[in-house]
Amino acid sequence: MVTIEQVAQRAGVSVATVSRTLNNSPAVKPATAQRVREAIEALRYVPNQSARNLRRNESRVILALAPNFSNPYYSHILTGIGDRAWELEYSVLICNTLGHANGERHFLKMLESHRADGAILLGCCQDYDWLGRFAEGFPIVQCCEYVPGLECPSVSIDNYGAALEMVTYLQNLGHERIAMLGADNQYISTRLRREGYLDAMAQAGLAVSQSWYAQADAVYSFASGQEAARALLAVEPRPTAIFCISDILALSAISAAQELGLNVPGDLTVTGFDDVDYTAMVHPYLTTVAQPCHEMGRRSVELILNGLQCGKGALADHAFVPHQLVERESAAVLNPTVMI
Amino acid sequence: MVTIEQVAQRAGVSVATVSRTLNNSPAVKPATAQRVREAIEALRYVPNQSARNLRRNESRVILALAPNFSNPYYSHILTGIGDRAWELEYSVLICNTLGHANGERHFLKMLESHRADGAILLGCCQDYDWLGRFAEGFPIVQCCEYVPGLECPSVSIDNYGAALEMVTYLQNLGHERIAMLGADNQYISTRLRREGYLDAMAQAGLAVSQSWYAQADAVYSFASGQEAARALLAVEPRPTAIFCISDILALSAISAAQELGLNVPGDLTVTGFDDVDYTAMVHPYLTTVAQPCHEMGRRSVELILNGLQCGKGALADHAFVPHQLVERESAAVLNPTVMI
DNA sequence: TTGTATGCGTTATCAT
DNA sequence: ATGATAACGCATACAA
Repeated sequence: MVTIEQVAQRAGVSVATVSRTLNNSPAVKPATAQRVREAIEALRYVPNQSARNLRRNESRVILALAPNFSNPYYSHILTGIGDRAWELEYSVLICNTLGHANGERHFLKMLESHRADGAILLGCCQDYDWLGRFAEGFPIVQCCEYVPGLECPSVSIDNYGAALEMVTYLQNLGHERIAMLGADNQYISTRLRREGYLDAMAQAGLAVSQSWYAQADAVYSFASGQEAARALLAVEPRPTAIFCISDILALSAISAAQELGLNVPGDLTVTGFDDVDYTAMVHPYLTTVAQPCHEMGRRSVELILNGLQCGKGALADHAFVPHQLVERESAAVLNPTVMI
Repeated sequence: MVTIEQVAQRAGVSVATVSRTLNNSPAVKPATAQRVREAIEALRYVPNQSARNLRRNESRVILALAPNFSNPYYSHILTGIGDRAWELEYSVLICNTLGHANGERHFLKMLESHRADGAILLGCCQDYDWLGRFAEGFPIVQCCEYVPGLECPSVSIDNYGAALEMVTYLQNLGHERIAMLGADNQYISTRLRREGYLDAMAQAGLAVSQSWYAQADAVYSFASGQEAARALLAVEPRPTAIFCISDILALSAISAAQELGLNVPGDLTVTGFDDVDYTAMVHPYLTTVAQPCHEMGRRSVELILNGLQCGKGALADHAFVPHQLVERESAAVLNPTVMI
């Protein structure tokens, strides 16, 4: 391994001058800098990051914790995180939290051991009570989800507003028997979308039946969605629309409908949430709420760096990014014959 | 920040003893170790990784370079990498190479600057001529793809064999006019699957028409796949089956077929490759070749560590993992009426 | 503008 | 079984 000392020798200067050149200090004479650079080139010298980190007391690494990055929703956000981090010369350490017991402890260690400078948490659950302890000591931002009342910046769409908008949209299409397919987890988004649904129904003066609500499992698995959707479709009179809180669940609802010989959207309207990749690959293309995943990732990185500089907590508030209702094929004007 | 020194003071021992305790040295008396551990606990001491890395000359970080980890195929492999790394107490630094110009230079730096101990490359192209330079200096393994003739371990399925198997399977279903939907890239898998296809046809004594081969773009995008599939379906007489080299492309072929009012598999058989998540969510469920993605990721990590210990290059050969042809709905016995 | 010297927090060598 | 101390490679305060 070639060190800064060897470069100094070859360039005929001191290590301090090499270091200064490396860090673009204006205090080094151009001619000298040139000599140093040549030595660096000749020796193929690359600064040792471990040493630099120790000295500077930083790692230039951002931790990203995601429940499961095989989920396209998360993977797009992670891509945004990675892209922005790259631009800012940071690296991203990605950890799947799902399936790793006490990922919390590990997470803690990463920050405390100076392996990472800050952390972005995707999919924070409301029971992340331990989060507060770290949020005051390290730059942490919550992305997509957040723990209400926690002193920790976050970025997400307005889940309540988006749900309200979508359900209102369905009502304008003529639907009144609108069911909802949620999930059995503690995400704030799950709760807010449910509230948006309920308020939209209330505002329209529409009564909602208990049986119009069903839940998939915590991770929105396709199979659990199918099962829940089947229950919804067995209700009499059958709902004419199903508002799903994820695209996968919408796909599962469509699948369940087709099993029953129902046509979507002819006999049943189905809407998704997130607008992940495969929403426009097979018919019916999904009508859904698009989230600016990539942008959310980028924003999260900005917030981390902000916390890093301003001594964290500077802007410990929610950054809301715009969502968009995208109309495709899976939702249609209520077919009167189904109205019965 | 609390350091090893403070722990030593509190426990009434020297830093050496604390360090030994930390590293489970048998040379420390149980009673002493206990005192040290209590001090660590009381002070909430966490070892500084930067210092440790500098001293030990390692980072316990593995670099994973993927063209695009929003691709479920890659993301599953990355999950496997992450899982195995976690077990071995390594962290994984994931970088998207696509869209980042000179990702190569950056990659180089990561290893040379001791930011990472080794690297796993997903989606190596055949024009990665620079790879060899690093492969002899650092532990590097190629996953999924590999550069032929390169002195660098790799893990992948037998792409040639899998293609041969699938096309033979289609022939056994009665198909003779079998088209192929490939991609315009330099992946070895692309080439080997093409060869497997051609050999299967030759072995069956089936002539293949030039017009039976079409290419999607380099990244297997859905839109480009649709376009290529349309060309294939315009050929007279129309192929009765399309062998696609990715599931997305299979989906795009099905989509193109449906545009023409063709039923899959009634009027046209379509097969995919990889067996990613959404192959069994919408009908027709895809008949495809499943790859043990998670396992491939895990194996890659093993190989890296192996290189780390044995002074690399120890086993610079290809590790082939088993694939599996999974029969679902998109491929069926040739319908005689289509035979015309 | 450049050089000298110190310290960042560990681990490991050599004593004891 | 434990302690003192010298690296590890770099950045910077202070001198010159």
